[in-house]
Order: sequence, then structure tokens, then C-alpha cells
Amino acid sequence: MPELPEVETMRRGAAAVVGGRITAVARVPCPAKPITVRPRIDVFRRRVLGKAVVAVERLGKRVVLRLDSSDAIVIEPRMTGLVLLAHPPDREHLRFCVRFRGVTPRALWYWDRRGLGSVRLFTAGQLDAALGAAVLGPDALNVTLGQLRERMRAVRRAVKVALLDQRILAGVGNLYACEILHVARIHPAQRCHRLTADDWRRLHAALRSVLEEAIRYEGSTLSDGTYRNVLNAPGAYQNHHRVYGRAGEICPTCGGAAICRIVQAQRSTFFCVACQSKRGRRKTNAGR
DNA sequence: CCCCAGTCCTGCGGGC
DNA sequence: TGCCCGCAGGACTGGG
Repeated sequence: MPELPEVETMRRGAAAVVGGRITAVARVPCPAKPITVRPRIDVFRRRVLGKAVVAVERLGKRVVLRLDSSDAIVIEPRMTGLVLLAHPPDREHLRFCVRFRGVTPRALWYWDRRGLGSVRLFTAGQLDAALGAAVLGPDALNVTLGQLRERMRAVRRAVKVALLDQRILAGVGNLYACEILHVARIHPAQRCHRLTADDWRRLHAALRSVLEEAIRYEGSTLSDGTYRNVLNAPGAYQNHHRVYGRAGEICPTCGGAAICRIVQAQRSTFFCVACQSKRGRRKTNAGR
């Protein structure tokens, strides 16, 4: 489930193709239902052949290859997509290939077991319309405390659900939302408009620290083993998860309570009732 | 505004 | 032992 740390790891790896000139693009014949590629492959090919990659960027949970034509190839891995420069986990789920001259490695692959992801070619204008600041919130790694507070405070939803909304903040998914709220000691069902000034400060600090720590470990490879970096090596942050997937285990922070699992917006939320009490952070419980 | 259910998709593991 | 169902959830859509 690539979220910001996994996609950032892909981006850093894929930056090796900057300067390369595209010599071929192709869908890879795959027994499963084909992934979404837009526009049609013949049009896609005509627009990118001979163009050079000038930058590899990340937009939320997407990898963007900027071309010298001002077009951009946008790879969206969704649940099980991988950007690879070598050694795919298997051949049968390879979906798309871009070949280059002038750089090593000579090819970039898109691999996707479940095939929920996509590869799209956008003009600069299309990219702004689809993924510009009016659509996608500020990046979770760069957002300021003030931006975070103002954007999230505008909704009355549970803080965990709001963190997953890419229009409010880009990059956080289910796993890291759980981890961030645990470090921030905020109850995931707490409503955004009820958070205190100190809650916002801790949330902002935890956002940065958890995401940066996860990037240092090259993301999380869960028990299904899907997530890999561009060289097909697993991440290591799963060994440092405090709450995600650990229902019933003792909280590593307080050592005094078991981690609970609840469901919010049809997704699993893991948290510690002791560390992340709704009442515990407040000066007074009057009225509750 | 907010919430929910359904959609896409495959692999895996729990339960019988 | 083998099979089936449910679950995993990111992004999106439509209905209440």
C-alpha cells in the first residue's frame, strides 16, 4: 500500500532516469485485466518518443516523470503498484515499460499485482487541473503547522478520516495515519474542530517525524510482501510500527494497555486507548 | 457538510 | 484436506 514514504522511496530511486531520452514505451502483455493507460498507447507513444526526462517528482502518492516537452507521465500505484528499475517480483504482473538511452538503467517498469493503479500522460495544464493545489492538498512533508491547522479545522470529521483526505493533505494513507496519531497521542475519532492548540502542534510534529523516519527505512513492507523499492528490496519500517496491525499487543509507548482495532470510513484504525484518550489531554472533563 | 455503500482488483488466510 | 468467503484499502462515484 504505497503511501508517502513508499512513493518517496520510489521517486528517489526512479530519479536515476533523469536525463534519459525515451526510446520506447509499451504495455507489457499480462494475463490479468490490463491497467489503465491514458491516452491510448499509440497516442501516448507518439507524444513521448524522443523526449527527455527532466525531473522525477512526487505528487502525493503519485510518481511524476517530467518531460522536456512539458508533458508529464504520472504513475499512480494505488494498492499494489511498484516502480522498478530492475528485478520485478514476478513477470506476470509487469504492466508497463519505458525505455531510455543516455542513462543507466535503460528501462523503468510499472508492476502491479492487483492492477488498481494507472499510468497517465498529462499536459502541464491537465496535470494542474487533475492534481494542482485546487485538488490536492499541501504535501504532508512540507505542510506548515498553520496550513495543517487551518485546513483540517475547517472540517468536523474525525481526525483520522480527515488525514486520509488527499484534498486536505496529500500523502498520508491508512497505515501512517494510525502511526502519526499514536505518536501525537490523539484519539483517531476525535473531531478536528475540537483539537487544541497543543494537539495541532503535536500532530504537526508527529506528521514530520513519522514520515521522515519511514522514509529512512524505505517504507513498510507488510506481511503480503508486496511493497518493494526500485531494486525489489523490501522496506524495513514495518519493524518499527507502533500500532498498525498490532491489535491485542501491548502498546510499546505506555506498556500498559493493549492496542485496539476499530473501523472508521470502512478502514481499520489501530490505536492505544491509554496513550490516545479523548479525555486525557484536556484540563477539565466537565461537560463530557 | 458529512457519511455510507459500492466499484475496481488479486492473493491470502480464517473457518468450516 | 480443500474450498469458499471475506478482507486488505486508495481513489472515486452516487445516494441519503
